[in-house]
Amino acid sequence: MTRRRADQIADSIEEMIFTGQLSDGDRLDEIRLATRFDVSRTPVREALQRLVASGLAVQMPRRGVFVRQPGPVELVEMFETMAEIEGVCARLAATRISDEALEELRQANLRCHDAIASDDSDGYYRENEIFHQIIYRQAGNGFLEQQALALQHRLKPYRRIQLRLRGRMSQSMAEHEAIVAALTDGDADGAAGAIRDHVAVQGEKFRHLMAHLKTPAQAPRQAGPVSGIR
Amino acid sequence: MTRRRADQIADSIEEMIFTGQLSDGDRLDEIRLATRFDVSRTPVREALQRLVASGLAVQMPRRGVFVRQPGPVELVEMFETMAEIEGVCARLAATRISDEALEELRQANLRCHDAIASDDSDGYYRENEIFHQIIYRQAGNGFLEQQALALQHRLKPYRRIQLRLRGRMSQSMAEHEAIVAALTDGDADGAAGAIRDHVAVQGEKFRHLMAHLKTPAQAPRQAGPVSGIR
DNA sequence: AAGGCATTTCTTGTATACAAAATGGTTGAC
DNA sequence: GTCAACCATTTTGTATACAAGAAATGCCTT
Repeated sequence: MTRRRADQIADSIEEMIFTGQLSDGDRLDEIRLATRFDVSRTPVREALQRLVASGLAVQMPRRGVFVRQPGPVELVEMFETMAEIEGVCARLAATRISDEALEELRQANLRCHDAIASDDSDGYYRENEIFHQIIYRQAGNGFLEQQALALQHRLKPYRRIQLRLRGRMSQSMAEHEAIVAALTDGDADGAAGAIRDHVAVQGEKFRHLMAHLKTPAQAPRQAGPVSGIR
Repeated sequence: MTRRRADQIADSIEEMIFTGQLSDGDRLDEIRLATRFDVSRTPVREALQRLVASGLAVQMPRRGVFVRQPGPVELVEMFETMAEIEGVCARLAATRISDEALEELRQANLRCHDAIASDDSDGYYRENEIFHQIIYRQAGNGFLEQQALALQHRLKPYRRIQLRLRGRMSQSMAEHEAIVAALTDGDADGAAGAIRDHVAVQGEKFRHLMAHLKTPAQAPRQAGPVSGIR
C-alpha cells in the first residue's frame, strides 16, 4: 500500500492540530502549508479536504479552510456519544464475545495493571485503548466497529489528558474489571451500563480539567482568519 | 452559501450510485467523468475524494477509485448500527424531549397516516424521515444527531425499497405510536427498545427482499476495472 | 505455440498557469 | 471626520501541463 503525499500531509496537519500547534479558528493557508511541506497546492488541498471530511476543519467556500477545535459543549457531546456507542458495543458483545476474547481482555487488564505499577502512563494508555478495541470487535459488527474506532481516534487527544488525574488510572482499572465480569456473565445491560459510565466519567473528568486548568475566556467560535503558522 | 462545482459533482455521482447507474466495483474514471460533467479532472478528483471519505467508494493508490456498494452482510451491519444509534437517541430523548417536540411527533404521525390513506408512498417516506429526525434532535446531543443523520442518509436507498412490502407502512405506523407513547411516559428503556425493533425490522425486511428479489450470484467483491459509464 | 520480457500507452498524482471572487486599503464625497 | 465606493492584492477554485507508476501490447525466446 503506497501512501500518497496528500495522506501524509493530512496526518501531519492532524498531528499539528492535536498537539495544539494549530488552534481553533486558524486559517489553513494553502500556500504556506505547501511551502512548509515542499509540495504544490494540489496535495495540500486534498489533505485539507480530508480534514474537513473528518470534522477537524471547516471549509467556507471561496474563503478558506479553518481549524475547527470542538468547544467544551461539543466535547461533552462527543464523550456522551462515545459512551453510548461503547455501551452498544458492550451490549452486543455480551452475547457474542468469544472465550478467547474474554481472555484477551483479562490479559490487557493485567498489562494495564503492570503499567500502573511502573507508573507508565503511556503504557497504560496503550493497553487501555486495546482493551476497548477488543470490545468494539466483539460486538460482531464490522460497521459499528469502524464507527467506534473513528470516534475513539477523534477523542484521543482529550482522553489522554485526564489520565494524569490522581488515582484515575486505578479507578479506571476497577471499572475495567467490572466490565469484564459483566461480559463474562453475559449480562448485556450490566456490561452496557458499566462501560457507559466508565467512558462518561472520562468526559466528566475532562470537563473538570478544562474548567480548572485554563478558562480560555470562551474563545470566539467565529475567530478571525488569523494564521497560526509562523 | 455558494456551492462549489466539486460538491455538485459528488452529489451527482452519489445519485448515480444510489440509482444503480453505477454498481459495485465500477471504476470511476476521472477523464470520463470530467468530460461527462464538462469540467477538468480537478473538481472530479475532489468529488471522488468526498465519496471515498463517506464510504461510497474506495481508493486504491495509483490505480483509481471504485464504487463500493455494501454487500448483504455489511447492509445488515449498517441497519443494526442504525437501530442501536436510534435506540440511544430515543433513550436520551425520553428524559430530554420537550412537549412541543412530542406534539410535532404526533403531527408527523398524523401526516404519515394521511399518506397511507392516500397511498402516497413518497409522502409517507418523507414524513417518516422527519419523525425520526425529530427524535435525533431531541436526544439533545448535536454530535450524536449528526451521526444519526449521516447514517440515515447513507441507508436511504435501502430503506426505501422495503416500504413497498404489503402492510409494512401501517405496521410501521403502529410502531411509531408505541415509540411516541414511551417517550411521552419518559420510559427511556421502553422507547429505546421500541425504536430499536422498529429499525431492526426494516433491516430484516430488506434482507428478505434482497434474498428473494435477486440473487446477484454474490458478485465478486474485487470486480475488474470495468467502467459502468457508457 | 506458450510464456516471459521489453516497450508503449494509459491513468493517476503533482506542479503550474489562469480565472474569479473576496479582502484590504486608498481615495473621494458629504 | 466618517462613510462609501473603487481599485489593487491576495487567495481560492479550475484548467492544463508534466512526471511517474501501472496495465496492455507485441516481440522474442524456448
